[in-house]
Amino acid sequence: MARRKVQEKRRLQILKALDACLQRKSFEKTSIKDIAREAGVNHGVLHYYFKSKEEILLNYIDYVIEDYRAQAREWMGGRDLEHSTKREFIDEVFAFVNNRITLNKSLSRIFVEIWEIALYNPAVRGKLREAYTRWVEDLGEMISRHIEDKAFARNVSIAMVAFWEGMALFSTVFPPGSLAVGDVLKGFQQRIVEIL
Amino acid sequence: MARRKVQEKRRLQILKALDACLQRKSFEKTSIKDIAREAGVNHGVLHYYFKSKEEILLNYIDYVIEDYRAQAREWMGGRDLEHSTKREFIDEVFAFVNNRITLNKSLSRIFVEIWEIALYNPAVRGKLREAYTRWVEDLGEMISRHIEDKAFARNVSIAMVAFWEGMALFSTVFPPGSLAVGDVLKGFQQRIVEIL
Amino acid sequence: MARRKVQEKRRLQILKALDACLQRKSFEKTSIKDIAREAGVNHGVLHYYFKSKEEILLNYIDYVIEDYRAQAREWMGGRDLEHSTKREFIDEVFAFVNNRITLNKSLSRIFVEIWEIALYNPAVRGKLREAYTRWVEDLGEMISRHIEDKAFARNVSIAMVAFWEGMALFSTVFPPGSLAVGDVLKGFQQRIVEIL
Amino acid sequence: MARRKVQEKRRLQILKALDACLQRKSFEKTSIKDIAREAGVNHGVLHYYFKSKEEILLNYIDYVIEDYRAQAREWMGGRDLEHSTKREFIDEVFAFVNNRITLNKSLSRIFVEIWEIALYNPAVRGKLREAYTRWVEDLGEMISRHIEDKAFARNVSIAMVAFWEGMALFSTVFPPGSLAVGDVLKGFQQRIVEIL
DNA sequence: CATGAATGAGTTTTCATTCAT
DNA sequence: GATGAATGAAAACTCATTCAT
Repeated sequence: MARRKVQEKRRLQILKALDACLQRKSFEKTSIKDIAREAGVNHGVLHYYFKSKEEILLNYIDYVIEDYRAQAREWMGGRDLEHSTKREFIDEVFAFVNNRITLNKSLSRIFVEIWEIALYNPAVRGKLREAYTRWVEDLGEMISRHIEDKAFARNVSIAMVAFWEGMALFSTVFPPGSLAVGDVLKGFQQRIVEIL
Repeated sequence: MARRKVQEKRRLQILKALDACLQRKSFEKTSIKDIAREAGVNHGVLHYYFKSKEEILLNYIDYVIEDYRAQAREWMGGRDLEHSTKREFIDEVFAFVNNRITLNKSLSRIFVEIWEIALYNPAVRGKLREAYTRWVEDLGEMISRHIEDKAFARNVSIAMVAFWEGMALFSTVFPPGSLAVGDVLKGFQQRIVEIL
Repeated sequence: MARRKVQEKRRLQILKALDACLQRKSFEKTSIKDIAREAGVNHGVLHYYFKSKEEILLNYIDYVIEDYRAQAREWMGGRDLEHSTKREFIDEVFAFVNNRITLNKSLSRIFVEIWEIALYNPAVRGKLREAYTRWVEDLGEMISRHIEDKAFARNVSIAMVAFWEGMALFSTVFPPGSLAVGDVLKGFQQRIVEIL
Repeated sequence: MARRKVQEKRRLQILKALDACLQRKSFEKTSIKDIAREAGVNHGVLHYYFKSKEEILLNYIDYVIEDYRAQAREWMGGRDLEHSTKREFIDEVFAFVNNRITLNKSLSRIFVEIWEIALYNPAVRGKLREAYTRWVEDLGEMISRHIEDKAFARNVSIAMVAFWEGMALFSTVFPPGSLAVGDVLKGFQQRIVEIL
């Protein structure tokens, strides 16, 4: 039991170290020793807990996705979505996505990194596909409460996620303030209100 | 004179070889020798024509961007945008972007790759920034012909490009047909018609 | 503890391997793999113990200089310089320098190599400057015991070292016996006796 | 005839370019293209005039040695050594050697470079041996005019050259002024006056 | 004679991974 | 479990040399 806990703690420590490393270098250029140094452990340990560098990455991706899903659950847990008006609901969703995801530059960077890896790595691609599918589904479900047409709700979800990811992308390339990101996001939000 | 031609031909040959390589491996994992093999030349040649691997990449990015801008110019040259109705104009723009860019899976892959490199490479980031700025501006200008509010036109342009890029991203992760991409694109187009 | 010992042993093993290599090839033409082969270790080891080829060289130079200074200390430790006559003292100094330094062909070769590297490498130049400064100072101090004029003692030291180094140089270029090196050295020694 | 002249001119141009290059980089690190660039010619030309990089070096060494011998001849041609007193003669010799050789830092650098190459290259070593032999002989001959003992004259010559070369060496390693080079040289000259 | 494109051997360096202690 | 020494494959890059034009 205690063993288990130590193991889990160590693994998390390593995954968080990778997270920090990815803010500086690509996964490819990040060495096992870089991660070990960041985690403050001996590099041999990484091979004890994970059988290869790719294994670390795969676990890291699960960790990142699970982490932001937990944030979403937590955020939703604190609201009474059942009794909110359509307008209140949309405002809440946008507030969360804008602040925690689209405008979270460091998260955006990590996702760009993961997308790129997914291009050539089927396992990573699978994880990404699943994460986006769930995101679209969850969002679709929420939207469905305020709309009749289920297929339309799904399509709107897809469009919303695509737009948000596109904006997130811009945030990694343009310096803050150089694009009227806030206005565009607000305009988009307004449009979604009208549509739903 | 002939020398000049050989130079240009070889350089293009190398850039096209990199293009082919990037459909299989990341730039980081693509070695100079891989590119040389693909181009059917000795690896030393690559160092003769470009002073470093990064130099090849930078030239490649210019080549890719210039290539699709040329396609856009060519496409526009064939239409009479001046006398088209707003509806016709929108249809044309979408037809081009959807087919040549957003749904061009191999182009999308390359851009995901470039985005990732841009995360850590300022020169690449600069090129990307410029390319997207020009795209947004060109689109904004076209939209401005059918709309009063210039700032709004610009914001719509940004949103459109963000959405398209988000959809392009999905196309690299989801197998064709698994997301109702066509429907979503059509719905988005419809919405833009209403807005403008 | 044992670890520490292995580290030091390996480092020394590598420096001695470089020493052997330099009897055959210039430092520039000696590859990391050559040194590894000579040391009987994998070439990766050299990068484990030293961060670059230059680092190996710098450590090697320290090692060589320290080595012959240790020899000088050892040699001096065995004599009673305090109670020797001027003549005895000069004879002892010359006996040491002639045999261990000036006529030590393999040491002379190494120093020619180091001089050349110093031409273009400031770090090496600094080490050389320090070594010669200390040699001149140590010698000057010894001479000072038998002479009044301190500035003169220093100048004589400089001249002596210059002469010895010039002779050492000849020993690397001329086959033994082709120059009356012994006689010249003896004549010089005689002259120094007269001067002091 | 004209052909011959153009050829000679080109060869000299290349050798002078190498001379310039050697003030910046070692021969080993100087590439054929570096020399060509410095000479302002195409690098292919170097292989037309010299069959290899080593061939350039060998010719360069001849050129350098011949050049300073010519200077010596020219300098001697301008004096009436026959009718000078011993003192005048010594002053003249020292004036020439000190200024043109020992304290000529760029010449000293080149000689250090050549010594080092001679360590591993028998052809270069042979050239150097010959040059020093001739220098010692010429000097010995001049000294012989003022001294009886021929063997002694030769030994003094060797010692003088060794000392000068040692001082030249110091000039490449110590910044000008940090060693009392002038004083030492003057003291040495004084001593030689006394000896002869 | 001159040019510059092409070759290929060789260099330093990095790094995931293994394994004895 | 933890450590760090060792391995060896592979990378980018350099460069003397060759040779067709």
